[in-house]
Amino acid sequence: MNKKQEVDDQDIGDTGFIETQTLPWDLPRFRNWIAVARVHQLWKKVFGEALSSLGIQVAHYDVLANIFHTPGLTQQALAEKLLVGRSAMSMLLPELERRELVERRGDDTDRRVRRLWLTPTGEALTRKAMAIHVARIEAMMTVLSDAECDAVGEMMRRVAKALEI
Amino acid sequence: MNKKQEVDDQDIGDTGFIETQTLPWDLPRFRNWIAVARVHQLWKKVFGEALSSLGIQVAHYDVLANIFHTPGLTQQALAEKLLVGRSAMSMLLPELERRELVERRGDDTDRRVRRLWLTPTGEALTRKAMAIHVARIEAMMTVLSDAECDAVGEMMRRVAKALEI
DNA sequence: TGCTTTTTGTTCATGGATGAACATAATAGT
DNA sequence: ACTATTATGTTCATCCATGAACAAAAAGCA
Repeated sequence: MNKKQEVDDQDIGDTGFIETQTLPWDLPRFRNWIAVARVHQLWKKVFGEALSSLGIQVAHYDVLANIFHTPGLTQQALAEKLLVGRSAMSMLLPELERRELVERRGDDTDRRVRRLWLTPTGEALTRKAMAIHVARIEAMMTVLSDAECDAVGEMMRRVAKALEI
Repeated sequence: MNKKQEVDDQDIGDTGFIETQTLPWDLPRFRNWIAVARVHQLWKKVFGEALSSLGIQVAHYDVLANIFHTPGLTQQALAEKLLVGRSAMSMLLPELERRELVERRGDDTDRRVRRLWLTPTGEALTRKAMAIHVARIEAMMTVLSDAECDAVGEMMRRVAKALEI
């Protein structure tokens, strides 16, 4: 049964016209998901511009905030949290180390791993960035009531769980 | 400023609202937004892998699907839809043209613009990709009821509107 | 008309992310 | 103890996207 009943079968009328009623854009779940994707894309732009006042980029911030949240985590763990490859950390961290925002120290018992810590400078910068982050998110989400916001979060966590399988 | 106390400078004192540990991760709106961002990031990975069976990438698909949706649109209009710069289109489209998925034709009345059309091959590929797209989205969103899904979409459109200002 | 400004698309240097190949260290299997 | 497998991090070639500088065409304006 290779022949799934798909949109394209229904789309092509005998007239050759493109009938719009069953196109993806008219399926509710499709349209709703597009809205999610669009908000996230817009957010990345807005947040990136907001962060530029601190001289860092979103990728840097993600690293700093995660080290703040979990000091001493390994590069591997950080990469997993950020859903990127290990090599991305190998490329980013030397720069943050050079700017003396992050310190890498080898683990005593496992000499493969390098554990990550914020320097005082890095922590101060991270606090400022997090303040911007929180303020922007609060501003963006004011169009939702507390209950609505919680509902979105709960549903998205459910979807994420389904995706991770 | 060296204090390890985490709340002082980022916590807002103007409301007189004193929370003992108001780290970003504890603010509901922050956590809920993180869930949105995470789902989108996961989705991009999953969808990218699904599309690889067709030999195209998400960026290619976005272009193809938008030309499918709005045949004859200009590169500028396409870039705006995708929230990317015009140069991105100048880099991507020659490749799609070389693979004979997309055709660029100059506009008769305005010789600056190049309007975009799908070739028959491109349209066939786009239909297949859209089928994958729809199927994956439907699968992902099955953990939400129709009403929940609509609610998410409505709220995200509201947030997007707030962001675009 | 003639000049300036705006619009559309391209080029190029740059930066971030990728994944494969690699090196080193820890762990498992025998 | 010895080998094989797994885990962690780095390097490198490559790809995608960016933004500034550019060229060409259109539109505005005197």
